[in-house]
Amino acid sequence: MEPQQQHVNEDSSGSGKGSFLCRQSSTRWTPTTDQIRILKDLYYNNGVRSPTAEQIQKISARLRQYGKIEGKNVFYWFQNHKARERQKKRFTTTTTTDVPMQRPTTVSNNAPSCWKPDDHNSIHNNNKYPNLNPGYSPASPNCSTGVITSGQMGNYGYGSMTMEKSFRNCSISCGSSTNASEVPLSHNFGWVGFDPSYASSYTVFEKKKFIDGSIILEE
Amino acid sequence: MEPQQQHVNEDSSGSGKGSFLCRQSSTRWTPTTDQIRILKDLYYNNGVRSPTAEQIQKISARLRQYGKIEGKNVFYWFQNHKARERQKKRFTTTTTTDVPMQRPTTVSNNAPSCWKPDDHNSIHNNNKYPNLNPGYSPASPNCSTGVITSGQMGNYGYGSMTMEKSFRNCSISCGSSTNASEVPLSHNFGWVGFDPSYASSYTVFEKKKFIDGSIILEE
DNA sequence: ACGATATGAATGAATG
DNA sequence: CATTCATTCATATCGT
Repeated sequence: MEPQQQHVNEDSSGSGKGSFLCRQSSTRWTPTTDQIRILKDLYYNNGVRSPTAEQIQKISARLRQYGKIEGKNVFYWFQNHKARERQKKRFTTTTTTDVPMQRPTTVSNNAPSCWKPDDHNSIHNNNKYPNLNPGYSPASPNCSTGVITSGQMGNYGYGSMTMEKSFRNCSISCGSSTNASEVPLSHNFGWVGFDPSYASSYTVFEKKKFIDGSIILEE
Repeated sequence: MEPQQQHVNEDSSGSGKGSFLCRQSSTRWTPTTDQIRILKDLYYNNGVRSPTAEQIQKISARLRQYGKIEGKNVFYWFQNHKARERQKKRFTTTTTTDVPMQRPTTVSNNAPSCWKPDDHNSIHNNNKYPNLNPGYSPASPNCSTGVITSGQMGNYGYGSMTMEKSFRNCSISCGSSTNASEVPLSHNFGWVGFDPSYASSYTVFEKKKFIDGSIILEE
């Protein structure tokens, strides 16, 4: 995950490469380092695991300034990141029996030496990106609550240090992006407040529609 | 196909490379000949293609006595071995003396005109053979699903690498296809993939569509 | 020494 | 959420 990435990406406008064939137009999204940094920050420091449609919208909007990106990219990223983290565990730990395991609040020692020896956040706790970071909560009054939101303070021992940061820079998840003229039941369910990983009941609704950022749950 | 180098790794690059500190092990795993032998045995003689987590644990545990190895190594090994075997075979179809077209990108491409040098999402619907069955499990070539053979199956007897690939074209025309057309070529936006009804015992609610960053799940 | 090839590792994208 | 597939990157190894 780390030692790689040296793609000729970086977008940054046409890149005027001229008439070089260089059809890098791989249909696949290649995240920039900045994008990855932010995504990991959200994942580890803010506990974002399975962002809702709104969150995805916001996140992708924010990441867009660092390169081309779509909502689905964000969606898949979180999905993959989470899945692989779990898979990694599955290969190294016995899934059989036992494990009443209730939210290991601090697994620092449990770091599976297998798999990725280092991995986790290369994100530096020091806000690399200024909080007045444009594009993100530029004017939105949301986030005022400060409570709710996604804390997942439990964290898994990943970032663990700067937790307070989540409260001042949060904003994802605070719904009500514009006006209340939308969806009943916007944000909610799932990940709010608790670590979703071990939340007993996943899956939840089978019918839901995300339309342009709004959510409509039925049944 | 695989001259299989005899690299003596028991002593792990006995050459005085040593430029890196003790972390020499941090380099990628180099399977010993014994490990490879066992892995291939599992692959070809036991039909193991995509071992489950438990299997991976067992396998890696067994191989550990022949050299350092981790679960992920086993995982990747099967992943890669399977993928490469398939890939290699993909350009070998029809035997004959055809020329290995370089980077065919796709065979189908039923677009009447030459492809556009640009745009066109061309979401790889490409040769993604329908593969109704994830590798193993000798399912019937037709789409009638059902039938899942019994659990794990021991092996299918094919002890040689060249084989299988029998069910690669079972088009999805279950039930009377309304139109003669099959596999609609790419769409304009998004990559809304749809499989024609195709009743499945699996309530497929997870059909996602990402349109302009938003997500739409539909039944 | 290189260039080619084989293959370990990583990850985006899907599917079930 | 688990699994799988396709691609791509990185590097060990072999051939000339």
